[in-house]
Amino acid sequence: MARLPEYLRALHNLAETGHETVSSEGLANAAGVNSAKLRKDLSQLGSYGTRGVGYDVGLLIDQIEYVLGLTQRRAVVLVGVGNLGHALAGYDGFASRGFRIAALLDADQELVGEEINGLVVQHIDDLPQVAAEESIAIGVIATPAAAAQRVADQLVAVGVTSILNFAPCVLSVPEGVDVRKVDLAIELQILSFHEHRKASLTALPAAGGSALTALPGGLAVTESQEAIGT
Amino acid sequence: MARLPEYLRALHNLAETGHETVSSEGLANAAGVNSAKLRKDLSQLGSYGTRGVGYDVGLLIDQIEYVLGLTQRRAVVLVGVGNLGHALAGYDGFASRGFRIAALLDADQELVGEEINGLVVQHIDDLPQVAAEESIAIGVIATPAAAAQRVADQLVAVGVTSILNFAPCVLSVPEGVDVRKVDLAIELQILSFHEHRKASLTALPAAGGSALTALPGGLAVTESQEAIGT
DNA sequence: AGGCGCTTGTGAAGACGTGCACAAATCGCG
DNA sequence: CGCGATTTGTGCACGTCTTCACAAGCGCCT
Ligand SMILES: NC(=O)c1ccc[n+]([C@@H]2O[C@H](COP(=O)([O-])OP(=O)(O)OC[C@H]3O[C@@H](n4cnc5c(N)ncnc54)[C@H](O)[C@@H]3O)[C@@H](O)[C@H]2O)c1
Ligand SMILES: NC(=O)c1ccc[n+]([C@@H]2O[C@H](COP(=O)([O-])OP(=O)(O)OC[C@H]3O[C@@H](n4cnc5c(N)ncnc54)[C@H](O)[C@@H]3O)[C@@H](O)[C@H]2O)c1
Repeated sequence: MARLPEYLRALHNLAETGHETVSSEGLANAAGVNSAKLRKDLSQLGSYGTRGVGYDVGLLIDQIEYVLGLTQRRAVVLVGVGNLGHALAGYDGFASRGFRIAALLDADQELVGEEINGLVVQHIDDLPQVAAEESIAIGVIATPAAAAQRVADQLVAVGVTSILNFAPCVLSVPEGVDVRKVDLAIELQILSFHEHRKASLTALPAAGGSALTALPGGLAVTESQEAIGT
Repeated sequence: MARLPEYLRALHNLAETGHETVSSEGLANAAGVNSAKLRKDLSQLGSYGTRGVGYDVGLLIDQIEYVLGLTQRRAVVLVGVGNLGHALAGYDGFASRGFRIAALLDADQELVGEEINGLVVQHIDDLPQVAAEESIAIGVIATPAAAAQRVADQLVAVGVTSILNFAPCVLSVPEGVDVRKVDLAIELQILSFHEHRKASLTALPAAGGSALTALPGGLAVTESQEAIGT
């Protein structure tokens, strides 16, 4: 389930603040989900909560980390050390959440050799050597969209089976390779859509305006955590 | 629908390459979705495709941009001009996709006054003045998680009703305020989960291993665009 | 030892999203 | 003018996700 990482983060917070057990309601609150949903998710893991008490925080962390495959620190290669790539390379969230940047790659010879956060940028053509030295599980693409497909092909060619793509384009990959996309513009446009919807609703509370303004109510947008109480 | 921005991007690509009309199948391919799903989405907009021909690219772009509320160029404030904030401030994807950065804000006095991409960083306490000058629709939070809730409160206080949050934490906001979250670590962990699952499957093709390894098959992860053919 | 309050785990119902398959509609061509 | 090729729009069925509600279980307090 895609919610497991969110639970994990909430659990780590709880562990740091000294909690040894959590109720499903407490954890659900911290993760911003329904408590029944959380219990159902956790029961899928075969997890052991104790009725009347709750879940053991430490045990649950271990369980979720195991299921997510975080018991081994996975190696990540970052391709494209530009504007965004720099920020990602300097991000400590990689290391603290179970990942390790194995290499920084770029096609720009000007960048090759530059050191960022203790890592030296290598040329993209060195990817095969990098992959030969250690098993790369995940590739992160932070190149312009025009180069993304080519980079993806190169990653797949050296055995990468999971790709996180920041370029605004769809990638074609063979079966068995997972791709997840993060697109800032899409997020903003979804928010803009909600803005537009809210504006229309407040402007015309009762009757509908133009044919287009009066959308057949309630277009759903998944993954939005709208209005989590105060 | 959350897929509209994806269609829009694909349509812009098509328009640039000279296409005047698209079939649902062609557009669906470019956007990485099922053609029936696309047609159903588009029919929700009350859109006019012509049977036997397809959709008019220009008209469809206008329609989707209208529905997404992109006819007006919305003002965005970016709070937290650190590692990630710098990258976002220098990103041209804002302007090219219908948004305009109205202000860069940070709490660090060292950063205040710095110019990035033609914009001068202001202090977070100047937020009320910024909001007074023009209507801010969207706030982007790129501060550490510890500060995110406070920043969100400040944004809400000046009338921001949509927030894009890059900090790894859940935000509490009043009803009517939309929050979307982008968390790099969560994306990586979902990929890691798939890696783990794939590894288990290939290692034990037939019988299940430990109780935990043999998950009750097929945990679903939404939004993943797995295996889009070659 | 027994009862009471609290919490988990889950059955069932409903909402929702997805994809197939096909009828209706439009265009181009003979 | 009519026919066939093509493509949209959608009814329908299916699977999934979500949520409520409640019985079963556990620990604590008396
Ligand atoms: N900057 C942001 O805040 C931001 C936000 C969201 C999405 N994005 C997307 O992320 C991508 C990168 O953005 P950016 O601002 O860092 O762009 P950028 O131009 O600053 O950096 C791109 C880097 O990729 C390298 N590159 C180009 N082709 C390559 C190849 N074939 N192999 C390896 N490296 C190659 C370039 O040398 C450059 O260093 C873009 O697709 C952009 O749309 C950026
Ligand atoms: N760097 C990345 O690649 C990356 C990727 C994903 C998520 N994130 C998340 O984005 C956030 C920012 O990351 P970063 O690497 O840029 O961190 P950073 O420490 O480099 O930058 C944080 C900035 O926020 C400012 N700030 C702190 N408190 C503030 C407040 N109350 N009001 C206004 N500004 C304030 C700081 O002065 C600093 O400039 C973090 O939550 C991080 O987890 C970062």
